Amino acid sequence: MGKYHSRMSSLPSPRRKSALAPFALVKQHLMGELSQGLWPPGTLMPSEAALVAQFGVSRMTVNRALRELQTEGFIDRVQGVGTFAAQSHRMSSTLTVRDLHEEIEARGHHHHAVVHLLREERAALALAQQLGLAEGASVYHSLIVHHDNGQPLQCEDRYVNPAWSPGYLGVDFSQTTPTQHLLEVAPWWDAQFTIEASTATAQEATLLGITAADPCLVLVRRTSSRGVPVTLARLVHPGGRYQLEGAFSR
Amino acid sequence: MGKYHSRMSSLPSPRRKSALAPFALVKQHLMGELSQGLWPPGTLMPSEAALVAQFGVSRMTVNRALRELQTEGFIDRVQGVGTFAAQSHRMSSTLTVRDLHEEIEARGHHHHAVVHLLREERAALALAQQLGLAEGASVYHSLIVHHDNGQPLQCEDRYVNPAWSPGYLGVDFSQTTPTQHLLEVAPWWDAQFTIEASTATAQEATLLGITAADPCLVLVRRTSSRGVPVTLARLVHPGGRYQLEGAFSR
DNA sequence: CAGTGGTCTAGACCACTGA
DNA sequence: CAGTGGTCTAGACCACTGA
Repeated sequence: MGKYHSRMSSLPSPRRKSALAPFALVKQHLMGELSQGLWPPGTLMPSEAALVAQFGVSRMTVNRALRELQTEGFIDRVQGVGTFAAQSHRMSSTLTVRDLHEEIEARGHHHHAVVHLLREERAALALAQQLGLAEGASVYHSLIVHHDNGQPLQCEDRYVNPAWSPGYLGVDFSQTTPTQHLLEVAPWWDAQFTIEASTATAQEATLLGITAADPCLVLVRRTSSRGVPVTLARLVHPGGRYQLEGAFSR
Repeated sequence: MGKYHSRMSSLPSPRRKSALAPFALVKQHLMGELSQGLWPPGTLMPSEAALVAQFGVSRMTVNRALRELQTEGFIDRVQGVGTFAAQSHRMSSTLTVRDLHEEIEARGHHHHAVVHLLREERAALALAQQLGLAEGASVYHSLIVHHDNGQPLQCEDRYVNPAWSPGYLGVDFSQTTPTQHLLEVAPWWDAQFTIEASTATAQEATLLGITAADPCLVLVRRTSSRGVPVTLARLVHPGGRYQLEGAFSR
């Protein structure tokens, strides 16, 4: 025990340069066992104490390995009960969602936005529910088309909870994006989104310069901050002009 | 110092039930400063030692807060140099990618798969490069349509590196899915993918029972295991029948 | 060389669970 | 009550960076 604790250790045995750190070894070992089916989904796995004994490392080290496996979705942990192999081969991937302005500029292209609508409206029931407002309450509505080197890339139809951004209607969205603006007023986002292939509405098609039959990538995203709904956005991208990219490793 | 270390502490001051843990407080504090623009992208942020002094917590606690912020993409850390505010408002989201069989069964629906093609082929140059093979090398090719309650949901066109699964051609894919099979032979995945809205090829449209003009959600995914390419898949879903869902919080 | 982050240890207190 | 995970502390050794 205690390879790091050289005061007591007779063999200092310094960690080799490229060797994995102990927490990573524990993690790798458990991943191996999980992927070999040694712990079928739902199975009770060894406790932290057991792993401490098995690997001869401290509990903090085991704990880090387990916490990371939990974050990565491989195991479920319940205080007072134990550690369980996660259900199924669920994998979560990282999908990069960047502010469109930044994304376009990062490609060395020119971004410009055309504001087609920016006004106060009364929320219909469905919308009010999504934004946690009363039916008929005031909401801000913007409709903006983003261009990449002059070509329409995204039609952004957005409703905003006025409580989060009282000044929303006064922002010049040809200079900044709603995403950027809202990130400033509402820190900490939570969002749920869906992605599907669909077609644009007649209006969207016109704004994007496509036909109503052309396939589009449609992303609908509802965003909250500290549990309070901030905004609901429908982002329509002409198919072929826009791809979402991502990666996962597991 | 040391609210937890009650041996020395005059005021035990137990953590309130619902209060955030110290590491979470540090994290929250830094997130607040970041979102308020106190640390513009690229700025050198306080060192661990400085935060230890500022918050009166141990270094491990500060370290955990910073490590999580790093994992979440808010900061970049460089050993020997320091901690920096991350560039841009990049956000990464969790996109759940489950095995289609499990996903369909989880909805209480019936899944069945029709194998339209399962054979060995010679890899053309582009494909060979993607799979790390020589041009003309042997690859396994499968074309399978997955049905949800009898309705075609996904056309799975897949190439597999034979080195990973010599028995691929012998697997009964009406009973298991390629994803499931490959997960067993190739643990630890790495994948890159793109998602776009497009149309199906003529053959895909026929297999899916749609027209070549109907919008489809097309996911192209290249998977590696321990750095070695395993498989390349093109997954075509009729628009409207399939949505990707996800969430992120930041 | 001083400063930084990466990691570990040994021990501790706590909340929670289920017998 | 014993067992489990959640978290913290104080101190340590190390690799790495840049002056």
